[in-house]
This record gives sequence, C-alpha cells and structure tokens, in this order.
Amino acid sequence: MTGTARRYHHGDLRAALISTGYDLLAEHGLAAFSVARVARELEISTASPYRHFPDRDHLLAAVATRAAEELAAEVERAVDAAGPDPVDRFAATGGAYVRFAAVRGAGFNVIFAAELRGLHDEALSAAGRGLMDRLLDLARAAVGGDTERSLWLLEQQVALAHGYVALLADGFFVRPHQTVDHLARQATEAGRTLARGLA
Amino acid sequence: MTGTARRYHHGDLRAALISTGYDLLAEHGLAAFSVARVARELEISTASPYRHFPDRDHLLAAVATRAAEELAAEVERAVDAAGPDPVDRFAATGGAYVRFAAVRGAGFNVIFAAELRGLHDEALSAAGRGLMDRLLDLARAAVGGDTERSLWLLEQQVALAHGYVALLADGFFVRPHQTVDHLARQATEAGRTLARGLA
DNA sequence: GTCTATAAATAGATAGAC
DNA sequence: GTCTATCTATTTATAGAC
Repeated sequence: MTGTARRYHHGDLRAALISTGYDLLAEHGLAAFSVARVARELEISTASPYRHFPDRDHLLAAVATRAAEELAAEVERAVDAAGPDPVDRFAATGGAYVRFAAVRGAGFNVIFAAELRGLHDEALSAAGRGLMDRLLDLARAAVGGDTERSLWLLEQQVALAHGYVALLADGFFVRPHQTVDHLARQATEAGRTLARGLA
Repeated sequence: MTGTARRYHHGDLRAALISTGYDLLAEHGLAAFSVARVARELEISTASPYRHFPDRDHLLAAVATRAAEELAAEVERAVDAAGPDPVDRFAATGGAYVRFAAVRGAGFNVIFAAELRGLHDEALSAAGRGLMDRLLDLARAAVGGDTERSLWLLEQQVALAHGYVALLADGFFVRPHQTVDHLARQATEAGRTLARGLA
C-alpha cells in the first residue's frame, strides 16, 4: 500500500481522503497523521482537502467515524459466532476489540479520543453511542437484566478491552506465543470472568 | 504552575528539564511535549537542553523513567494500605494506577510507550521491569503460588488497569458520580474479581 | 554550560488562477 | 474542485561566540 500511487478520486475525493487517512493511521500511527501527508499519499495538492473538510480535526473525525463503524461490525461478527449463551456473547466483544485493534492500530484509539470530543461531530458521536448501546444490551443479557449491574459490567469490560488494545499497541507482553489470537482469547476469557463475577 | 517563571536551574538544569517536562506532560499531553516548549517554560534557550540530552526522545525517556518510579511508589502505598489479604493487596494495584493517572495524565502512557522502546534506555527499562516484577509477586501471592496462573492474572490486571486509565484520560464514562475515587474503587473491585477467578 | 543565530523540515491554512 | 504559490508557526538540531 505505502508508496504506491493511488490518485483514485474519480469524482469522490472526500471518500478517498477518509480511506487514505484511515490506512495512514493504521500503518504509521496518529503522530504521522496530517492533512499534508494524506494529500501527498493521494498525489493531490495540500489545498484540495480543505474543500471537503474545514480543518485537520474534522478529517480525523471522519476517519474515526469509519473506524467506529468497522469496530461495531467486528463486534457483531464476534457476537454472532459466539453462539447462544449470553455470557459467551458478551465476552466475545473483548476479543473483537483486540482483533480490530491488531489490524487498524491507532485507528482504534481515535474513536474515543478526547482530542475529538470537543468537535461535537454528530456522526462520530452517533457511531460511538451506537456501539456502547449495543455493548450495554449484551451486558444486560449477560447479568440477567439488572441495569445497575449491567452498567458496572459494561464499564469493566470496556476498560478491559481498551487495556488489551493498549498492551497490543505498545508491544507489551509480547512473548513468543502471544499472537493476536492468543490475546483475543485472553481478553475473551477475562471478560467471561467479569461477567460471571457480576451475574 | 503554568505561565509562572521558574528559572530554578541552580546548577542542575538536567533535573529541571525532567521536572518541567513531567509537569508539561501532565498538564498538556504528549502532543504538547517538545524540547522547545520545555525550554520556553524554563526560560532558557532551545539549545541548552541538548547539552544534557542528545535528542528529544532521550529527554522524554528520562521523564518516563521518573513517571515509572512514581507509579511504583503509588502502588507500594496502596498495597501497604490494603492490609494483609493477598487478594486485597493485589487488587489495590489497579486503584493505584487510576489515581496516579488521574494526577499525571499522559505521563502515565509514556512509561510503556512503544515510541520509546526502540531507545533501549537502561533506566527506563529497569523501572518498567521493576514494576512488573513487583506486580507479578503480588499476583503470585494472590493465586497461591502457581506461576502460570500468576502470569495470566498479571496480564489481565495490567490490561484492566491500563484500560481504566485510558477511559479516565479520554474523559469517557464520566457520569456525575464517577469521581477519581469511584473509578479507583471500580478498578480495585474488578481486579478482585479477576484474582478470585484465577485463585 | 549557556547563549544567539540559524538551518532545514514540516504542518495548517488561505488567496487567487483556472 | 483542483491547482500553484505563499504565509505563518513550530519544531529539531547544530555552529560558534562567550
């Protein structure tokens, strides 16, 4: 991908900017994300993106929105594959987070970044809210319906999943046998422990 | 602190650079961290820091080392205060992480940042290793001595603690009643659940 | 060991031509 | 809607005076 000419904005530069920004984030991290670099990657002028986004942060928010939507899709896939047991279904979301982050890197962090909160971007807020609502549903089913316990469990699980993602991103705890699948299983297992602890 | 003139490098600019960088990180985040800005804050020239650190990353590593040492001290305080039960002592480390991160902000993330791993800074590596060794000891005591289970628990607990710190940093899940103390208690409680799950 | 001065990148953003 | 050209700000890092 990197270094390859793309120039594929056949009438839809906006979409190309998001797509390229998304890949850039995954491959080189947030520090490397800039309007200038996205433009360079697409072989367009640095001025062109500003016809589609008012500033850097709004482009980043659009990228984050796409990341949130794809994370939600990954969660859905994992839940479907987990079978009928509510605790299994809930626990599977942790594994989905880990797998998503392994592929998309910093694209994950940007979804909930405080840096973008102040923008009050409606699409991004909605995507994040949708994901949390879904997780809360799954938590509620896992603990048997109690709302207070559901919220506790949701909070613990989100923390746990974010934590595994952080360890993965920092290259922490990477002993030879710790592949992504291993980490995803560990996250799933820990989520199961938490769910049982509150059920 | 911010905006106040300091110029307190009475013969020890190196220490002043670390101290100011540490505060800068806590107050304005990693994105705001730069050699130039630390120098500006101290009212010295931008060239002076390079007499004490070869480049930006080595200064940042020194700051991270200090953060790691202070986190370790916070953990020790929490463990001491937790009483004699091994599960309580282990669980208390999660609360210590949260309280430390609440005060030091991005100073926390930098301790384990992949960005600095490549430097192979001996002091930073040693500080991180010391902390993990201590947590592993506590985990081992909590599960009753088994090494394999201790490693699992350590991994789960570090993930959990990092996750709560991430939620705190992103201003996530901050409903009115969720003070730092509340979050620290939640992290402690979740750690207890994990320890019991593996004990 | 600290300073002034400066070089070389890079980024964000805008004006105005086409 | 895209380009060229440009401005401003910022950073990392070095050279050389004191």
